[in-house]
Amino acid sequence: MLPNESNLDPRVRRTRSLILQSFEELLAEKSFVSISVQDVTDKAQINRATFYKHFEDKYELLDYSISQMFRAEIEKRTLDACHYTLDNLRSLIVAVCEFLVRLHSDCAQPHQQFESLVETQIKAQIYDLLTVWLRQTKTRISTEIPATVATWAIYGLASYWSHSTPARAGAAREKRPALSKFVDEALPLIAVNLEQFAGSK
Amino acid sequence: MLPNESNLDPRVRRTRSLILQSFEELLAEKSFVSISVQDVTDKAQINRATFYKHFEDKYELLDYSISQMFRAEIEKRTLDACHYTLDNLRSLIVAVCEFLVRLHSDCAQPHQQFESLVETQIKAQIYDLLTVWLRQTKTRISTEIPATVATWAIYGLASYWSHSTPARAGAAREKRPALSKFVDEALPLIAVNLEQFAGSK
DNA sequence: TCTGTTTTGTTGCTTAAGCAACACGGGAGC
DNA sequence: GCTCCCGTGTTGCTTAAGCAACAAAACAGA
Repeated sequence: MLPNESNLDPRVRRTRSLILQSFEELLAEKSFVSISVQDVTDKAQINRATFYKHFEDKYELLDYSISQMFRAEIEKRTLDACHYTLDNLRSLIVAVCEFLVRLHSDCAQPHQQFESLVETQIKAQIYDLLTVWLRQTKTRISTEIPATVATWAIYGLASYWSHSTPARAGAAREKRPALSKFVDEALPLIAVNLEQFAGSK
Repeated sequence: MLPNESNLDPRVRRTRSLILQSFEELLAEKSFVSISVQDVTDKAQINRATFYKHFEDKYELLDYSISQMFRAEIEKRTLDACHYTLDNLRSLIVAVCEFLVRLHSDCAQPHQQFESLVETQIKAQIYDLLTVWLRQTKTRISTEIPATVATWAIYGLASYWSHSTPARAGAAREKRPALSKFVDEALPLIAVNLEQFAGSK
């Protein structure tokens, strides 16, 4: 989205990272709705006007922040710049699950608005990644439909799993199932629509 | 020396602190003589030209850095903005001793040049502080001579004490004497020339 | 000694950040 | 209704930081 980080004026890199850092620290303290642009710029020790030279408003900041964090998660597992395999698909699902869990534990009180903004960003990233993977295969099959299905399914699973710790009140506290078992079970349901893209394997 | 930190352009505060921080980190790695301005600006991620807008050269940076650190030590013990008493004098001596010990443990290899630059700065600060203390008493006695004597004596003691851990080779490793005992012993020799300024006590 | 390399200060011009002030809108409380 | 307050975007002008290029000095090694 924004020009690729490096080859960028050092001042820009610095203030962006100051904004990002302050914002993420604030998210750990209070809900997204209650965070004002002033809060962010105060903590970052930059001028409020400077903020608006980088972001439209706090919503765009949230989008950017979530994207960056998720992208880091993906790069950490070197899932960017690789291709479609069952193992990589599995890693992707695990990544989304762990990302959401971390997000929920790091952020003070996620409201539905916050959740839905996050969802939009993450799904876009998953979709892009899957598209890159599927396009690398020489097949001329259209990727839109399978990628869409897989994207929604993956996010849905991860969301379900990441929320399944505090069970509904009254009932016995149902522990979140172990991630690996959960993914083992779910993986085939996702892979079935993508197998036509499986390459050499 | 420099305008008092606050009420200052945020950009200036930021780059100064970046420079300071990088410099102190570098001092922990290599000797002062081997640190170049480029090293500092690289680590601080600022432009080299910007450095020269704040400091003449690395020597002025060292002066400033040492002053800041020592001033922090003084303010931590609230020795600024107080007056002359035996207790405060004792605290001052302890402060200088502990400061030098910390400096020696934090810095990679102190050369004699480094040491002498440090000495100049610290003594200037001690002298200024003592002068403020002594001037607060209503006496019209001149402060220059007593303050000078006390300054040199205090620094000399602290330097001696802070270097007395690794004893000369061959001899039994003489442990650095406990600071409080050392100061107890030395304090009267310093105080004797300042007692005429003692106030109500 | 000559030579290439590195570091040092310095300069003019470009660009980003700071600042103060403004109009706007949405509550909160009377 | 009415203020008062607070957060939001936006603007023109000021100031600091970035950059590339330069000459001069320091230095290391044939």
